[in-house]
Amino acid sequence: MEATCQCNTVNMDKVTQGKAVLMTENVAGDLANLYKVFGDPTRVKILHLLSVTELCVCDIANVLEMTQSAISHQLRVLKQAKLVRNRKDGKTVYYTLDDDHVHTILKQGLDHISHVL
Amino acid sequence: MEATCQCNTVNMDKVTQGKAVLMTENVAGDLANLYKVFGDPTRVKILHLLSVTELCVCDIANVLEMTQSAISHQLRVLKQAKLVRNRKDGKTVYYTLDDDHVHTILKQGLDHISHVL
DNA sequence: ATAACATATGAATACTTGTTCATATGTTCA
DNA sequence: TGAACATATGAACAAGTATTCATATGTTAT
Repeated sequence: MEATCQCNTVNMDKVTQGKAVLMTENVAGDLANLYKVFGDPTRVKILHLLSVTELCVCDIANVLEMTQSAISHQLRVLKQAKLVRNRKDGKTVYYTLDDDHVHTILKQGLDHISHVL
Repeated sequence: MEATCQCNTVNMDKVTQGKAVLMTENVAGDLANLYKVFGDPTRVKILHLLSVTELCVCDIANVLEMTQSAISHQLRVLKQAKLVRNRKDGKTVYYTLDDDHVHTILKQGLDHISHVL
């Protein structure tokens, strides 16, 4: 976590400029944690499904053919990241996207991977 | 990786609709892998730095106060994801962002975390 | 060619994380 | 109240990953 490299190529102007621009540890950490939430196939699928329609835990489990427990764990992660929201109707809990950024981030991601192929 | 949940709440219409919309394993995997690349503080910092100016490996190491090796490993990941590009000038290798999606994804991410605070 | 240097890479380790299994919480209806 | 059900949660294990250390590759100048 320390020890600067010892090259002579270092352009001190660029380095000081870079240090000025550099994200704080907190911002970089928060941002990385946000993207990390997108960084799992199951969660990406869930987010994409929820971008189409509201669904309950059980529905999602059936669509993805995964256990209720696995889905519930993932929904908790998504909720902590404020990417999804839920409403309770009796026993069942319905989930929706919480945020417009989700649409944009998903769209840009899809654009990127299709552009790269 | 199997076993559907056995609720009765299942709305068959929504489930079949969901299955129709569901991403393929490949797309979800590629997309998740892309976001995973953004899901590390070091890489986020590097991407953000490169969104300001072109930098060589050594410069980046100095700005982040990390070893040349660590940075080089991360740059390889970024390059494989087609997020950065490099040009060689003698011994030194300069890196730049490869793609406009990077800007947008970073911006949306920043918007999201600042909106959430 | 050789020395000096900038970057890349491989193996190893410590750490994180997604799923499963078992069980807890909370809600509805009889 | 109690049974049935939908969801949530905790512990544990397997699989993936970021950094370090040592070293390899490739470039420049003498």
